[in-house]
Amino acid sequence: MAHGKTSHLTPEDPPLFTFFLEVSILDQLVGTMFERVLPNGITRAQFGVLNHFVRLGIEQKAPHELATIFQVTRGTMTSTLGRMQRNGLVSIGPDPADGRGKQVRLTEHGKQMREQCIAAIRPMITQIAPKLPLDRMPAALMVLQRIRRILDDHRPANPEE
Amino acid sequence: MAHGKTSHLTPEDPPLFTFFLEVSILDQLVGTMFERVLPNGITRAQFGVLNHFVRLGIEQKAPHELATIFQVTRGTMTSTLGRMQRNGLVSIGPDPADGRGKQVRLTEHGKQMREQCIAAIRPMITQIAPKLPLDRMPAALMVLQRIRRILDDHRPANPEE
DNA sequence: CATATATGGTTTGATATCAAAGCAAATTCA
DNA sequence: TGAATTTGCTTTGATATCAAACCATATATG
Repeated sequence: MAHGKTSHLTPEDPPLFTFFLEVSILDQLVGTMFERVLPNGITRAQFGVLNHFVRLGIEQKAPHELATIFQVTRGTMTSTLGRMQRNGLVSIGPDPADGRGKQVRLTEHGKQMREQCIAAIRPMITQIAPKLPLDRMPAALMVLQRIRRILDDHRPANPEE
Repeated sequence: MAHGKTSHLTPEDPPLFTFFLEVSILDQLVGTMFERVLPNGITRAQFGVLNHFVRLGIEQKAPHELATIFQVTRGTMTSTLGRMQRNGLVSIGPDPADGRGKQVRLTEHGKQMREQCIAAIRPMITQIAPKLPLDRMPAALMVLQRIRRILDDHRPANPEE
């Protein structure tokens, strides 16, 4: 090992890889932490959908819009919504204005489940939040958002909403 | 924020959820962006292992150590390493010092594959890196690391290596 | 109008991931 | 020493995720 090649630690390696690895690990930790407390078989993806409707007071939304919002493929959203539909969390009907499209709506059960999720998450959050560097997080969030936008623009087919 | 803490959008909702959702989306974008350019069937998880060995000049490492480093369960690491072994990227042998343990080593093919991966990633990185806010990322990274450590300490059974 | 292209949704096959349960070896402790 | 606990690894079953291929409907183009 250690050929004279000075570039085996290429310039792109340390800073960016470290950053992206940290993002990945943090995402995993947050994901498992959430899913440990979420009720029944609710996953983070499903909670994301539930929460989106309630938070924004939205009545109905098309699957492809949800896919764009959460940055997953339509196939992934098909899978998640299908499961939520089977579990009675959402109802899915045709879009009267577009023969191809569909409309997703939260059911009563879905709304109740969202409240249950919030209640289940709360203790964990209140325990952890005080220890987080809340003052530094807005700046970090802006960096993350900026990077996201840049990567988004570089996708092969960036789904312009 | 004019309403204080009486809102039904509990104080834990907007700031933290937004932050964690952004982390999640960024992770997804980075993951798919990497896997689109990585050779063959190499995934980010597999590249992570390959890269770890080479970057740190490590000869062999136990599966449970790798699991701790990448913050995945041992079961997940079993799966990834098994696939890498079947594809000739690593060799896995018994740990002579511990009858339960195993030792993972990169094969020649694994080392070459890591170089291929780096080469495959480079164009994407060199195209994107100049547009990233590199000056702000170290600070953001420190925030991410700090949050990671906090969450880590709050795991039910935090795997103290 | 007719063909071509784009868009919305689904399906398939592969990988990663977790939790939980299980087995085997090592360590602790009574 | 012998039993209990811990640790390392695997297996199983579920979910999420992607890319690619596919169908149906919409829109654009000639």
